[in-house]
Amino acid sequence: MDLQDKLNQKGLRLTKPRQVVMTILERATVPLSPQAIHQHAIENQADIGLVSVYRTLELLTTMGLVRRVHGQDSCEGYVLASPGHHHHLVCRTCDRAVEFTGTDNLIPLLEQLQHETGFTVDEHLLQLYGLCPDCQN
Amino acid sequence: MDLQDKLNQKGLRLTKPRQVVMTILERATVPLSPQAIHQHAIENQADIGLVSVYRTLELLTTMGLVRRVHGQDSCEGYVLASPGHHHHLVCRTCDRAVEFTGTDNLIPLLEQLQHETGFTVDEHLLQLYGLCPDCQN
DNA sequence: TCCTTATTGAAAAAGATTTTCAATAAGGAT
DNA sequence: ATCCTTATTGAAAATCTTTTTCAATAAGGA
Repeated sequence: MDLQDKLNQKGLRLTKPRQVVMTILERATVPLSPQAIHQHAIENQADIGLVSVYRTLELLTTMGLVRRVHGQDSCEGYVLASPGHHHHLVCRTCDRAVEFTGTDNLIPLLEQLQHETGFTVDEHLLQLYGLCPDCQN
Repeated sequence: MDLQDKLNQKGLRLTKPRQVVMTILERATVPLSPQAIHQHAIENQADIGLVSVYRTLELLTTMGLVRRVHGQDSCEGYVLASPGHHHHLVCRTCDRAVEFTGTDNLIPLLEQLQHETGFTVDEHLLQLYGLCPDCQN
């Protein structure tokens, strides 16, 4: 099911800004801020408003197609979400990001914590930072 | 070594805003935004400026005494940090946060990723979300 | 108590995000 | 193909949030 269908199914419409933002995120290799996405759009002769970028990101995020990525201090930007549960490994130098899944390793930690704290744990945010092969020199 | 000494050691001074922010964070049970901290200060008859709250949070963060906590979508606020590397488990309903250490569980995952991606990994951000005992009903 | 200078608070500047609203255009119905 | 309804857009304004600037203040060593 493509974006068109996913939107129509909810009574929403596939519009130029939505197509453009989606395409930019599909091609991106690093997390992009709303401003950066807007910039990319303009450079690609797609004349969409910054406001629509914000609105589209919010929509795509609630639809689970896009995910927000955080840094330790700042909020970095948005990346395309591949299906299922996953996380990002971001290069500190060039901001390139790769996605990974498979956090079975965390399960013992989660169980131990639930036991110790009495909290139930149902979601987690895991992001790794390092250097990509190109930036290691 | 108390805050006074830690600051003086670096040629910095213990001032009213710094004391106040520190005290508020020491008493807090949930992550607080700069605005929230400022509000608390005013309610406690401590007349400090919002600007100083920002400056103090930045200072305390670089000193490792305070840590920034993130939500999935927004950047939530600041909490007191215990020394060393650790993470947070945040209640989705009441925002209460508990700290935990012990991320040995992550090491196999990190090693596997370094191998698969060619990235080196040297930092990570891990936050868990769930429900605290009180909010489970 | 004095002196140096780190720090403060208020205002202004700079940025980021949200709201408002008339004009536009998606896409189901005809 | 064409209409019609209404979701969506873009621009401007409003609203926050965060950072800078700078003269006045006050920490804390001498």
